[in-house]
Amino acid sequence: MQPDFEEAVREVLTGLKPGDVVTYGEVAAEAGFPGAARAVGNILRGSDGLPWWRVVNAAGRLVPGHEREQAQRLRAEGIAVKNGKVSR
DNA sequence: TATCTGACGATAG
DNA sequence: CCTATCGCCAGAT
Repeated sequence: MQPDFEEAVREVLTGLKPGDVVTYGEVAAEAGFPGAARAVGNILRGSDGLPWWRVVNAAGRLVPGHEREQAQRLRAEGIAVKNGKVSR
């Protein structure tokens, strides 16, 4: 059966644990769709119930428009956020 | 099938 | 650090 992109991505995200941060590219690769980082962003944008705050871009930059919310959530999980970016 | 969009990525200036 | 441009992908129109 063919892999469903959205479903695979959802699995990866739901499998994340508190304190874990991944990039869109990592999620796409883990889901089995390397290079589909953009598509991953589209999913998070339209889907809900997923730990979107644990996903950042390759530069560690937070999600545009949700920096405040995301930074607060990440900090609550023990993740260091500096100037809108995640220290890794 | 063609075209556009976008919570991306990398590179260039 | 910033914007601009190109390449990539899945979904929508």
